[in-house]
Amino acid sequence: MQNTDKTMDKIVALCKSRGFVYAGSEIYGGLANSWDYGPLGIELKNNIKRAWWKKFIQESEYNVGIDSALLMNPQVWVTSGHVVNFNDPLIDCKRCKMRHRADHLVEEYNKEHGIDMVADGLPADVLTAYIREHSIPCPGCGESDFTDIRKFNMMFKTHQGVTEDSSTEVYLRPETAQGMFVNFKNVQRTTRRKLPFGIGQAGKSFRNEITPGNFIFRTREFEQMELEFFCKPGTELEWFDYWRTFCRNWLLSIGITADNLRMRDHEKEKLSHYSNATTDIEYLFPFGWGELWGVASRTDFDLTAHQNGSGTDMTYFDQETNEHYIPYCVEPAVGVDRILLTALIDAYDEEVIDAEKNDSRVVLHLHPTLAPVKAAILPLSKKLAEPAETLFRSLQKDFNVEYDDAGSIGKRYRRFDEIGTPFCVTYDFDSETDNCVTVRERDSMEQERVPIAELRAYIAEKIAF
RNA sequence: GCGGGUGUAGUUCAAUGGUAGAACACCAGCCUUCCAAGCUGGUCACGUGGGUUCGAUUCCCAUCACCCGCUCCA
Repeated sequence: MQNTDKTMDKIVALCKSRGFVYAGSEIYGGLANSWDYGPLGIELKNNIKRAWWKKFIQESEYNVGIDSALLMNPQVWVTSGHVVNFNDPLIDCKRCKMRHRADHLVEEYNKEHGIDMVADGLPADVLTAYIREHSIPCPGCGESDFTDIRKFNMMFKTHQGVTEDSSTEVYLRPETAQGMFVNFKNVQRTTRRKLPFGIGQAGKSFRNEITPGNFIFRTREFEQMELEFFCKPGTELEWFDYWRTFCRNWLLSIGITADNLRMRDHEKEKLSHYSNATTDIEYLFPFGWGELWGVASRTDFDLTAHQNGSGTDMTYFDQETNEHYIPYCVEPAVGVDRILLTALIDAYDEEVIDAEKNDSRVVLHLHPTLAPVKAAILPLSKKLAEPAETLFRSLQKDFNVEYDDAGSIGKRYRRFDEIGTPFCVTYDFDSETDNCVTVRERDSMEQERVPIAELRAYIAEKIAF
C-alpha cells in the first residue's frame, strides 16, 4: 500500500510541477477538493474528449451529439427522482459518532412503541423536536445526545432570476443524462433517426459528494461523457453487451493497459430499480479498483417518467411493426477526469537508464493522440535557434508543439519525456544542407532522419487515432 | 461530518523563541554537434488568522488544505 500511495503522490506532484493539475484557489488557502487544469492538463483533457467524441459520435453510425443546458427546469429533477432521493435528513450521535437517518430513527421508535405516524418527509425541525421530546436513543450507544439534523442533498442549488427572493430555485445538474432524455423527441424528429440510435454529450456535472477524494477521482464538480442509446424493447441486453465491449475497446485503443481493467457486473438483487443490467468497467488505481465507466441498461424508466412528468408523448412509432412504444435505453457514462487520471497513472513510468549511475527518467507513455504536446522542436545548438524556430512556427499551425533551446539536448529530451511528448525533433547543423531533421521517439528512444518537407505528414500519421 | 496524521522554496529535506540553509528543479550568461555535463550568477518558502512574548517559523488556540481510517453514497 505504501508503494501505491507513493505512486499517487508522484502523479499529484508531477501534475502540479508540470502544469497538468493545480489545487483550486490555492492562493486563498484552497477550496476542498477543487482542482484546476493547467496548460498541459487542458490539452490532455481536450484530447480525451475529442477522442471520445470521434469514436462515439462522429464516426458512429448510430449516435448524434447535443450540448444541453446545465440549468434545467427543476421539474426535471423531480421527475428523474433526484429531488426525492437526495434529501436525507442526517443526524449524528455526539457520544458514539454514529450517523443515522433521522426519519428512520423516528420510525423505528414509533414502530416499537406502537405509535402510528409517518416520519418520512417531515421537516427537519419537527424531527429534531420529536427526537428530543421522546429522548429517542441512539441504536449505537443507547444515549440520546444528537447533533442538529443536517439535510443532505447531493444537488447544488442556486437561483435563477434577478433577486434571490423573487427568483426560481434551480439545480446544477448532477448528471448530463437528463438533457438527452428531455430532448429525445427533438433529436429524433430533427435528425429523422430510426431506432436504434443514441444521443451523447460531454459536459460538467455537480454532485455534493459526502466523501470526495483521491485527487481528481471523485470531485464535486466534474465532467461527464454520456451516451443514451435508445433501442427496441427486448433488444436492450444485446445492445448493453455491445456498448460495454465498445467502451472497453475504446479504453484499450487510447492505450490503457488491459490487465488494469476489469468488468464488474452488478448482482441482479442489487440493481437499481430502473435497471435490468449494469456493468462497471473498473480500473486498478493505486488506491484500489475504482469505477471508470458505468454501463447500465435503464429500460424505459427515464422516458416513461418524463412522459408522465411532462405530459409529452415519448413514444416512438415503429414503421416496421406499425406500433408505438417507449424505447429502452442503454447508458454508458464515464467521467472525463477519471479517464484523465487513469491515462496518467497508466502511462507513468520511471525507467532506469543506468542502474550503476542511479540514472533514471520519468516517462509518460501516453498514446500520441492524448499527448498534450505532440512534438518538441529542439535546435541542437543555440546557434541554430533561428531556423529551428521557423520550423516550430510552421508546425504550430497544425499541432500543439513546443520549442525549447535551454540546456543540453539530453536534458531537453527528458523534460519532454516527462510530459509524454511522443516526438522530439532536433534541428542540427546538417539540417541546413540536407533539409532533414532527427526525430527521436519517446518510447524506443530511437532516432530517424526525416526530411523537413515530410515532417508534417510524418507527425500527422503517427498521432492519428 | 467524526477520529488520527501532516503543513518550511516547484520538489525532497534541514535548522531556529531574535524572521531561515542545502540539494535537485527553474532563470540568465559562458560552454556544449544527439540522451541528466561543467562553470558563474540569480529568483523563489515558514498555509491563514488570532493569542502569549520585548520579539513567534518555533509555544498555545482557531481555521484552511491535504493524507489515512470511519460514516455516507445513483
